[in-house]
Amino acid sequence: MLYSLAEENYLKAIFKLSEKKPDKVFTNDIASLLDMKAASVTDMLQKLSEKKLIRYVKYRGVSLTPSGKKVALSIIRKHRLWELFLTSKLGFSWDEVHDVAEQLEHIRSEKLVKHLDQFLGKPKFDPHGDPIPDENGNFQLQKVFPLSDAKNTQTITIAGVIDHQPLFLRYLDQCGLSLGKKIKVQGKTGYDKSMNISILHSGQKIFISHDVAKNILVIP
Amino acid sequence: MLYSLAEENYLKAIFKLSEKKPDKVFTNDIASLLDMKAASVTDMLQKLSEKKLIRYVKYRGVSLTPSGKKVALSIIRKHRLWELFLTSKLGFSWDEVHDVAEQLEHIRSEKLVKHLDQFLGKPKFDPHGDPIPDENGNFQLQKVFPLSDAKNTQTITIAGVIDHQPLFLRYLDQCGLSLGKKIKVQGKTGYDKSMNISILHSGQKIFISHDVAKNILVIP
DNA sequence: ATATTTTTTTAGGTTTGCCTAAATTTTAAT
DNA sequence: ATTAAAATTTAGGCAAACCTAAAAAAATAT
Repeated sequence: MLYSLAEENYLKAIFKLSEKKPDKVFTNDIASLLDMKAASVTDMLQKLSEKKLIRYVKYRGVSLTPSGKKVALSIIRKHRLWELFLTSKLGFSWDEVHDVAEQLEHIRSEKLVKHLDQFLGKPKFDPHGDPIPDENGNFQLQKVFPLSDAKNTQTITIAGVIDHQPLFLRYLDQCGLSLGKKIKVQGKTGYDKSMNISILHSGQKIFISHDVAKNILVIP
Repeated sequence: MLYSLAEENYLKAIFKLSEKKPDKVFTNDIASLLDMKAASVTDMLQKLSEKKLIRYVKYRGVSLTPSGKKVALSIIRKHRLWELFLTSKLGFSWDEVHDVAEQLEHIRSEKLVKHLDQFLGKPKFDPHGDPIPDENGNFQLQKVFPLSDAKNTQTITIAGVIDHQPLFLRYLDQCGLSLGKKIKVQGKTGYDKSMNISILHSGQKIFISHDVAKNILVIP
């Protein structure tokens, strides 16, 4: 079963949307994520439905079938492996990898994926802290929570981000915040929920807004 | 200037054909190389001609313009870098890399190519001994000749292949013949031009047909 | 409960890149 | 120099994946 680039992108989009709202995914959500018109999405939904990759009821949204989910996960696996390759082997920074990985994820070669996985040491997480599905589509979920929910004086480790925009990631770089950094909450403002935190290794103290804290994922 | 996958493949095909016969390239040659119908080729030639990537005169064949050549060389550069990546980093053998590289060569990212090139140590030749063009499209031609032209008792080094078919490459592997191996011509048959050669390092003696010898490139 | 708004689908159109069949041009053979 | 053969182009079609505009269905507001 080989699927077109467009089909793969739709399946990936549906998967990502159903991660947030686990119920049904709607035409407009897909259209805005893929930056296309709703009418085009309807076209494709009908096609994917015929191929049994999604369950589709007119006007009622869609969900992935097991085979649709399998395709989506294999694309996501490839995307995240390539992102890690780009950062760990080629020296890309985490804000530069997305667009290239978006292309590389569609390269068709089981052997390539297997060997790339081995070359990278069968990694479990990508440069943004997102889990990399294994060849069967299984992945580890870390028990992360947003930094904004951390208690005062709590010590935690940065484990991921919610927002993946280059602008946000570069801002974190500037602040000295990156994956794996241990930080301690030094104070939270009641009014605007902004926080003072310190980076344990460097001792650096920084101030971050609630908006930023909400987009940083941490583990205890 | 971004070109479609199809356009890139046509330009590469025209480049490859004009390497053999440096004059004009004809519609049917392109069609058979790309496994398409002549009518389809004509369509595309007209499009490429409008974009000034080729010089095209109806019924008279085509040749690449400087900008067409530049595109072709950048695709070939990427193809060969990826082939080397696959063999040297991921453990592919030289008969397995072509199809994957055929996909990877279309990934668009100057940064990726630059970093891949560096990662591989700015290599000059791919796993088949073919030269890798640099960022400006320049490449070193080795002064190779077919093994079939080697004189009796001559000692030479394997530097490339003409035929790139997996079947041929796997046959060479079986014979213990690979890039960089030094060999000595031990005898040539007058009748069918087959040869006896020995591999210097291992001392192994093997017999190869003229057909095979013609497709192995060597340097003194 | 009906009217309005929003969402989704349908209908019909476009471009890209391929195809077949027929027409044309060039090349080769007598 | 014709004629036959081969190569190429033209004309018309098709599928994929998008689009706009209009119609239909569902959700929301009064």
